[in-house]
Amino acid sequence: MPKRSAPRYQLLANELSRLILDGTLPPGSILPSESELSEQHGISRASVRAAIRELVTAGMVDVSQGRGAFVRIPRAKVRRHPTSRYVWEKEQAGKADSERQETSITDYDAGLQHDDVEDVAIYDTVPADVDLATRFQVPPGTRLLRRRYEHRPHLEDAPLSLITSYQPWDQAARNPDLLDASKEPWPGGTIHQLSTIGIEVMRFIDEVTARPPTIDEAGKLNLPDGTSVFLIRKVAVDADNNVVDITDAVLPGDRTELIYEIDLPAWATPPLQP
Amino acid sequence: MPKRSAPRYQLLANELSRLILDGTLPPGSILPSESELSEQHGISRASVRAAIRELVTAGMVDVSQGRGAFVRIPRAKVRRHPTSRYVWEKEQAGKADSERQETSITDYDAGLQHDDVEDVAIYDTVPADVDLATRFQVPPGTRLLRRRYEHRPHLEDAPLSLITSYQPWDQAARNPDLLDASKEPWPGGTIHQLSTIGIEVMRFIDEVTARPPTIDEAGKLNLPDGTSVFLIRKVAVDADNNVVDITDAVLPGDRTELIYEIDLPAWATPPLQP
DNA sequence: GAGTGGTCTAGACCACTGT
DNA sequence: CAGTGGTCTAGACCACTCC
Repeated sequence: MPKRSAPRYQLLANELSRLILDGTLPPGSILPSESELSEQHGISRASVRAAIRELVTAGMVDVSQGRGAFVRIPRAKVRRHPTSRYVWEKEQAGKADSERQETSITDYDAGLQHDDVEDVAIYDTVPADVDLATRFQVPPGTRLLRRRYEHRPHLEDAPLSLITSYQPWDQAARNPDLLDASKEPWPGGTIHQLSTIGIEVMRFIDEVTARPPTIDEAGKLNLPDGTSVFLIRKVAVDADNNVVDITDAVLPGDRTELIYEIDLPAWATPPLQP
Repeated sequence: MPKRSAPRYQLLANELSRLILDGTLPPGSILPSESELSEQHGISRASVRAAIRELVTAGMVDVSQGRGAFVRIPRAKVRRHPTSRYVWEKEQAGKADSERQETSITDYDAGLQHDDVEDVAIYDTVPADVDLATRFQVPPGTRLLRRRYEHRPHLEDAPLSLITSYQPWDQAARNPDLLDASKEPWPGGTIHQLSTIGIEVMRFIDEVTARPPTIDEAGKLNLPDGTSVFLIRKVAVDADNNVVDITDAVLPGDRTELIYEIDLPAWATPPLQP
């Protein structure tokens, strides 16, 4: 026997979804108002709203009070290349100041930090929680230097990333400039700044997860409903396998594409053609 | 002057959220029923439902018809190490069958494919769309071999990943076994299977994005509301920089952690201690 | 001021889960 | 069967946008 019919709001959501996907309602176009849909389909306004909520959650529609509901225009993705970016950043940091290119780290489009304008840098110290203490191999409660940034591509835009970086306070204190937001060694970047205290970063480990945004993050990153955030925990390791820096980056899920490149060692003997 | 008060459903959502975060409502515990909350707070049931929907979208609560609303128990994350996995897989694939370890690719916990049970393998051919055609550098419409899999950690569980892999049909046809799900060369894995047609994979490029799940994906991956999926496009490149395989993997955002390791070349001269 | 979406109510019936 | 969440209605008022 046939399935019981789907709920009315679901039927309407499906119908609108179809109209969007087949181009009848192109990106940027406005949906009929809630009262129109309610009349046309003979269902209550609450049901219409439930249908539209489905579409918002699915990322197909944006709604704006007093104006209407619009088919979402996909936002351009920012492509980030952590692999090549890290290699490039270390190369740059290794050069003497004199021969370092004019192009700052800011101009290299691929990385996680210093994309363009950086504002709201807050420095403070926090006691290590269990998680961070384990990573740094220090007792819980050890004093950590915490630095927070927001990065935005242009002055008017919403920030593209929220960055929080941690390192043991005792380590950072070997160069007092690292403790002061206004004296931070230029150019920025974990690798160069750690080099000022005699540390060479040999490896980064990026741990990538996704989760729904907190209220705060949704506001700051200007996230539409239904989108989630990337959380990248970037662990910097030195030649002795000590963790020397941990940086958490929160990125908007709908505007970010992460590209990792993995080179594989060549085989001693190439495979035979069949 | 003070802000206008937040809507009632928002106030209730905040209050419940606080109770969850401070442990008064521990993970797994049941929330008061909608009618109870409605009475206790003197608001309509619709407002209570709006409050609970907020919590569901934030990933804090799961609701189940006929039973109640429960504080969500965070699901264990599956850690995937594409970097080391790819290197290991190529190493294994390079060994002669005789010296290959008993441990199959299945047992290596880190990768994207062949985690455990693999079912629903569907093979077919599709014409290349513009995107895929560009990647493979073939004319749009060129015939591609498409292989689809679902992977699940145990027979009863929901699948952990939905995999779709593409390669030019002409390329795959050099080994007819690749065209037949029942004869697919063992062990699995892109690298080994491509080696049977004389191709050595030299590089993988992982392109990682996140988006809301389609209805289909939400069902198959058993995703709670509000969670999104990872989409990993894994591009395999040979020594001549030809793209030889493209694999799209859809992973549940709430149960996946991706770990990429980036080794950096050493500096010629180590940094000086200050 | 007209029209939009946002909040809210009171009440009804249905579908599912447990006992 | 009682109790839960899921769907739905009809109507009201508010807040915002745009003309």
